[in-house]
Amino acid sequence: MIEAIWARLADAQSGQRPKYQALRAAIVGAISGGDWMPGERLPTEAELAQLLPYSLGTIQKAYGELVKSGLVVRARGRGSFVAPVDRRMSEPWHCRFLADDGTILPVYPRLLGHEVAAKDPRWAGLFGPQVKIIRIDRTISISKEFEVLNRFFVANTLAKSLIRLPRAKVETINFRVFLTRELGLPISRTRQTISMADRRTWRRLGLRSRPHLLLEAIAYTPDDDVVYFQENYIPPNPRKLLFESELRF
Amino acid sequence: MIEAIWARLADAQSGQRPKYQALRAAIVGAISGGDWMPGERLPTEAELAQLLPYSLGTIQKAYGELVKSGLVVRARGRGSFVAPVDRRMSEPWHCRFLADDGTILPVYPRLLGHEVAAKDPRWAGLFGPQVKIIRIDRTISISKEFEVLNRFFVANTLAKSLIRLPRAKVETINFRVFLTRELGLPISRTRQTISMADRRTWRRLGLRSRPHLLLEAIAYTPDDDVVYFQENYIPPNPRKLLFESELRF
DNA sequence: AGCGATTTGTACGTATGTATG
DNA sequence: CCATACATACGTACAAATCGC
Repeated sequence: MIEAIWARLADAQSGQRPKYQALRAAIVGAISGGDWMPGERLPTEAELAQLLPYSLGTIQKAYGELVKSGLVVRARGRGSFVAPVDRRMSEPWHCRFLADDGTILPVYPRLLGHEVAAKDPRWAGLFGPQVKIIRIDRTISISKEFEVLNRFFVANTLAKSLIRLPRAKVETINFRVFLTRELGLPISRTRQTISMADRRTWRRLGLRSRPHLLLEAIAYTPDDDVVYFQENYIPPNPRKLLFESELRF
Repeated sequence: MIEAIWARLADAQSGQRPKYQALRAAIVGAISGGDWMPGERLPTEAELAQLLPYSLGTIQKAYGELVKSGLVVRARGRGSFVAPVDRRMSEPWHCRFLADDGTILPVYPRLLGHEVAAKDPRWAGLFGPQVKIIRIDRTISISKEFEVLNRFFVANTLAKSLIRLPRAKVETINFRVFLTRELGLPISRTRQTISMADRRTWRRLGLRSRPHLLLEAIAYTPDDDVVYFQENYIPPNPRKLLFESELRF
């Protein structure tokens, strides 16, 4: 239970920051790392205060922030729990379409391949200078109704661990979850834009039906480094594309 | 200086809630009521702790929340200040378009009018049965480049306080901010969808240019009650529509 | 239904660190 | 170097909700 914290805490505390922030980071790590699963009960304040060299107030502050960010839910007399998934924010699909009844349509990804991304002035701005960028292409069939073309751009170093995976896995994997869970790369913020893909682009990409929407997404670490960039070309379709955002009070 | 708080505080405290929340509400009131202007210096922690029957910790907690919500900025050794307007939180426009340089394009809203919304089976599901829904129509010119038609649906009771405002204010106001700040209606979650507006709809609404996008947004309280629902009809345009998810850490 | 143990929520008071002026 | 003021941290106390007996 509590062991999951120790190593992460030492790690988090090393970088000279307030105790409550280190503790918060350690708990986030334990949750996103899978040590503590959704619904699972977390240590009580008193437990932590006893087992860690932190006071009650410090622990409360850490827990308090986790509650506000939605990762933890607490109740008097019951305890603190990892928030169940459906109470959490945008589970990581950038591209979620709704059925008529409001449920999320199933997606069927298919891997097309990967290659070194063409030079683009945008890369320097996003990833920094002289970072080699790999592009991974997939098509994602939305409930077999229509297909979204997904182009995923990521630094060479990260791409390697993705590409090494067995094909079946690369096909279906959610990159964002993989990067968080496996590589310990937390993503704290995403920025998404929607626009009309311009004519030349969808011709160049060989897209069939006419005016495609372009959904771009950039994922950032807490330090505002870019983890990945992706483009989704969405053909005309009758479905609703979902975005959720959770705010501060 | 401090007088601005007193009356508001008594008011806020009446409703039996924690002191730190009452204090926060009172400060928000003083700011949005114009008593304390952007950039102005706020009382120090020690001052408040002396003048009010609150302890330092309580005051710190209230200030802390205001900082997180972006309404107040603080600096060691200097003091606490009402956040200058441009430093304030990503003002929660649902409809924000980006210029080529990544800045947000200015919006110019114009009020069209309001009326009782037509019956719609959706209302019962959203707002509950037998709630009278008012529709407020506005057009929002995006940087004078194109116009978005905004239809804002809200319960009769809330609509009243909106409609009572002077016209100039209703035109430019951000409803979401107003509901939060003035009516103390916290919005903790929004759900947005994008789809292609169907042909019949944009004909019915008298929209000129062809295939409009429909951006729908639902805002929820922390208890998952619906505060408002809105539709935005977006004509074809070359701009990027921005979504940000400010997440966990 | 009552009672006590547990656990979070709020509040207080104090102490020390650190950036500003 | 000193006073100011925010930032972090500790320890304590009590209220309020929950759960098991």
